[in-house]
Amino acid sequence: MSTATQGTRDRLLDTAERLFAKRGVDATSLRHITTEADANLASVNYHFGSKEELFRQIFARRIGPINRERLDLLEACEAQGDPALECVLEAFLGPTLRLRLAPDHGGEHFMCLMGRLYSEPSEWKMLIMDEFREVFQRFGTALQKALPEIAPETLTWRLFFTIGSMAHLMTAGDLLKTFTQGHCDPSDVEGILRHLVDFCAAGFRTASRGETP
Amino acid sequence: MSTATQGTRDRLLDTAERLFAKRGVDATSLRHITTEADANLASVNYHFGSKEELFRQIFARRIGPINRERLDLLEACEAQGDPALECVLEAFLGPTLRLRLAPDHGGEHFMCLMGRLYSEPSEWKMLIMDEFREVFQRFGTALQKALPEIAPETLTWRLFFTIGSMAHLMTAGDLLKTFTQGHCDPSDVEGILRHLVDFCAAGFRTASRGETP
DNA sequence: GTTTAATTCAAACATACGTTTGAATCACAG
DNA sequence: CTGTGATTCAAACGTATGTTTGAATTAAAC
Repeated sequence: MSTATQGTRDRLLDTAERLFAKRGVDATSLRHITTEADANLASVNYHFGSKEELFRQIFARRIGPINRERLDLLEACEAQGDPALECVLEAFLGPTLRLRLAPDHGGEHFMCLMGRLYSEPSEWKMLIMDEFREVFQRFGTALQKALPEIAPETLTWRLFFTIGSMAHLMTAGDLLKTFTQGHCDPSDVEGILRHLVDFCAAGFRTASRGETP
Repeated sequence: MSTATQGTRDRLLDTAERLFAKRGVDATSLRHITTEADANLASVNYHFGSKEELFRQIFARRIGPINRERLDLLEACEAQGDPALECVLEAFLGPTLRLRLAPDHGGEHFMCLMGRLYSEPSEWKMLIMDEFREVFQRFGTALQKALPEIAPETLTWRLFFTIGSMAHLMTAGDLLKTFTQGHCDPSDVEGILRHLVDFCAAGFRTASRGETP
């Protein structure tokens, strides 16, 4: 594989990632991608075979490192003996929210694309759902250990709500800036992460009406 | 307008609502809708003029009553003197989550469609965003009154997280059932509502690291 | 300089889309 | 029964999609 090939291939990946995030996978055509990437229409099928495979590879190059970082941070939490709830939540939420801090690598677009995917019941979602199963399970047990008095079912619901808050932040975060006339700035990642971890940690710790008779 | 017209018109609305929710607006074709509704392809353009207008009317017939119910419940909260946080949150979250309880009226499909729309950056979202502005603002001030010690910016973020949890529940709730082998049942609306209100209320009440120096 | 493989390119492929049209059908008032 | 307006229908419209093709171009190996 020559460097020239790498050039167009990566340019296609970056451009498609950005457009998929901005307008949706179905609504983004190969012509739109190739035009914006200064490539020929046929180049997508030459380098990837199909649009679906292009989509799959966009995820493949990002999701692995993110989930690995999550699990590494979780292990770091558990290694220090006292696995504080905030530490676990930050290990789960941080790696995705911090994608925004690497705009030159297109991380922000991928973040938006990933958040959007949570609400895609189409086939696109199923293509990558398996990648999250291990992370979901590992963090579930970690949270159970940190909060032994909370019923497992309640814990699952709360992790689900946490994921929802995160996903909404990834997809609609920019909307909030215009809604509040700039008072809430979604690009202040560490500030948001504090807000989100505070909110979710309190939600996790509270006693539950849910299952107590 | 004869009853025969009403028949196809409503059948198109119901079918389109269901398919938009299941597969997305862009991915659902008029041919798919009309075939499933036992109607002619041209009937959509006859009754609605365009696909966009069909989409707009699907929302028009649902969103008004829901937001009115939200505001009515909020007024009921405030009328009883002590506007408890849980009461306000339930006024906000209940009307949408309870859509699932009226499956014969297609409410569940609309719920999924609405939740999905939060993450749609396409033009479709903008068509209906104005409908939420009043509700967003009214509940913002109500929450501020219930929690005067919380900074307005923090409050906005927490309402944003609450909306995210709700939206995720609306779109991906069914997924959780398979993920947990049925332990978490998204059709138990009142149970979920308790879980969600508990989680968010605790998140709202907690002290914030966010803005304190 | 020639050969060989990798890449680009313009053009066409078949299919699907939303929309329009004009005739056919229906419901019903006169 | 006749006539009128509302609705349905099959067919076509123009445009856009993902994909394929085969020749042109590039880049490196011999």
